[in-house]
Amino acid sequence: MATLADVARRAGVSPATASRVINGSSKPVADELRERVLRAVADLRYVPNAHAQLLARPQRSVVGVVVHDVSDPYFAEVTRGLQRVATERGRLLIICNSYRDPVRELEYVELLRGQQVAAIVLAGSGYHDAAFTTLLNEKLAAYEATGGRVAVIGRHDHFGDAVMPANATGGELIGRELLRLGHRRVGVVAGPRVLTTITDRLTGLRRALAEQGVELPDQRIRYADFDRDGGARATAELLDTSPAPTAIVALNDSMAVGALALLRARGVRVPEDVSVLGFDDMPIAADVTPTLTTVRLPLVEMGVRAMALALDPTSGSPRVETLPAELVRRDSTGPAPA
Amino acid sequence: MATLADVARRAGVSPATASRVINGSSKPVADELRERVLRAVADLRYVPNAHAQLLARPQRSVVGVVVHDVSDPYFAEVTRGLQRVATERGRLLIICNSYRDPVRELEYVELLRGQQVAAIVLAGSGYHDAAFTTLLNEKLAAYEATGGRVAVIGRHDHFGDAVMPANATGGELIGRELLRLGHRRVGVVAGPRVLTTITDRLTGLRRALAEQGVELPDQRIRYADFDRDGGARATAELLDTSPAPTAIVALNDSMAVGALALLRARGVRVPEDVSVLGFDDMPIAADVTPTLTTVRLPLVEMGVRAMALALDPTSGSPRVETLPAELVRRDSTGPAPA
DNA sequence: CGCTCCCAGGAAAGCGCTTGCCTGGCGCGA
DNA sequence: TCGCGCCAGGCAAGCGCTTTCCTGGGAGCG
Repeated sequence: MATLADVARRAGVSPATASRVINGSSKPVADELRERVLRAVADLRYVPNAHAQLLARPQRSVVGVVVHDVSDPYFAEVTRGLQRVATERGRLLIICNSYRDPVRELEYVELLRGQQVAAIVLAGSGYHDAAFTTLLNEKLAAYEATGGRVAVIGRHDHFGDAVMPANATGGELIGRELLRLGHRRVGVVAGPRVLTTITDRLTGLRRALAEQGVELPDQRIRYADFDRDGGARATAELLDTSPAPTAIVALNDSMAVGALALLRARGVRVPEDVSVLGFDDMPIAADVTPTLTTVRLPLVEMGVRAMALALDPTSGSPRVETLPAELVRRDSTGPAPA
Repeated sequence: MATLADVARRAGVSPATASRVINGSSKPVADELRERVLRAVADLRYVPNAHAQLLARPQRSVVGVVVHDVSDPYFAEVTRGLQRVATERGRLLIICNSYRDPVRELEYVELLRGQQVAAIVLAGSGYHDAAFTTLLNEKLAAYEATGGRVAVIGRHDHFGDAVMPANATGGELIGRELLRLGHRRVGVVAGPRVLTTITDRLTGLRRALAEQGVELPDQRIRYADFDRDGGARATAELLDTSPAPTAIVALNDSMAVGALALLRARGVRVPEDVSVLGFDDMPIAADVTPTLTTVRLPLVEMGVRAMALALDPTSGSPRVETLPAELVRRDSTGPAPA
């Protein structure tokens, strides 16, 4: 690897001059020397060692993002928003997947801290685990104490800046819609029990139903993996309870798609026999059959806001932005069968 | 930010000793000192400055990935494969989105080079642009000259290690299937013209059709954005040609989904009136209605192989692995209408 | 009791870069 | 002609860490 010294030698100047030319320093340099340095850079295919640069001039221009799983459409959308803002502001993004493993999440935070990133964005639900939360908060606090910025998306973990989707409200929207359609036996396909997002959505749903005296007994809630297959499996279990629910609420769209697939396989008509609702309004929701009634979350916008929070110098106390949820009615829901 | 020196001071030892304790160096250190250092680390919440470490002991443990767009399911799957292997081997992954912009791609390669990453993986089609290709190759060559490893997925750009999906073969599979079903008027929803992947798939398709004397005139090929909406738009155009095609081949599944949506909106029955085929076999392909006939590419496997290539010390000449394509018959295709 | 050997721990160099400070040479004015 | 000021360019320190090399002291042996 060519170093600055190599360039300087080849151009017949001092490293200081070479550095100034390369960085476009304000200090003037004679055209001829500049020319020579530039040529040397090109000849040697010199690329500055970012580590050395960052050591000498600690300026943080990289932003780290820790995500549950970018392959998940939910995070794909959020990440798109994060990227957009980061790019606009000339920041490089480092994306890390924790795969919903709190330990790995912690490790990544540590790692990003070591990389001296300008900001850390944590995207994705928090966990019901006090010990973990404490640990995470300590690490984040230590990082912020050194001037790093932290923003979280969709988790209560952290006391600092946050962007929160209205999960509970979304749950309520679903509950009201269900009541409006006359459903009183509701089955829930929930995601992993440990995620706070699940609890929030469930709480909202339960609250809305309770207003009309409809209960949500435990055996009608099935916890499953947050993906298509998990949704299918949980739905199968719900169908086998008796009396079977007339509506199935999946707490994200991937699981809802799984539910739809299973119902089709079993010859159950949607929405005539059973209504199905999702959550998130992922792009696929409009392309499955029947199209999926769901709660829209402004995913890209969440990413945009979070990155803005992370990049803008903090103006005052922790800022929490709550983004609205909105019911999107499509063809997978209908009146409860008589 | 606490530094090693701070830790050493607090523990009453030299930085050298502190460093040895922290890195678990083989050099023995008295238990008491070790103890003191560890406590100081904890008290100070010390995290080593990765840049300084990397400067002092240039060891490359990070792998950089430049991808067209992680939000695209195709790349989401590939990335999953990359991640898996990287994680197994204890490597951190830095994911960068070029958003199909060759210039940004170049910038990211440069940037990763500066970050002294152990390897760079380029995922995604190359471009029909000789100048760009030359530039890219130069940069990659310079990087490899310094001991970096490069692997590419699905592009002919580079002369080094590569994982190639059988794009042309996939095109042929589609062509043969079409002929088998009696289609002779075939419309193609192609992606961006500049991508080599598109050309490859098209070439295979054309070759297969030509074997039975079926032509693919230019006006039956529509270039569009590589996403759902692009697919819908291109399909609309194809429908308006006359005579309209009896089969529509979308060169990726996202566009195929768009095609399906548009056909439904126009009241065209699939597959009775028009057959639709996709490419890639993304997860959604089995969940749309009708389920999508497509060509399966082993996306995750491609990521796995590429990361293996990138991480394993090169054994001999450039290794190119071609992964097979496979036709997946589903409900969106049927015999050509009479 | 004195010597050597060995080992724990510290001093210091150096990784590649930036930048404050200094120097030497030039141009200008008196 | 001499002296001053100014500015381009170089010197060197220092960013935080690792690691080689060295030192001093204790243990073991004669």
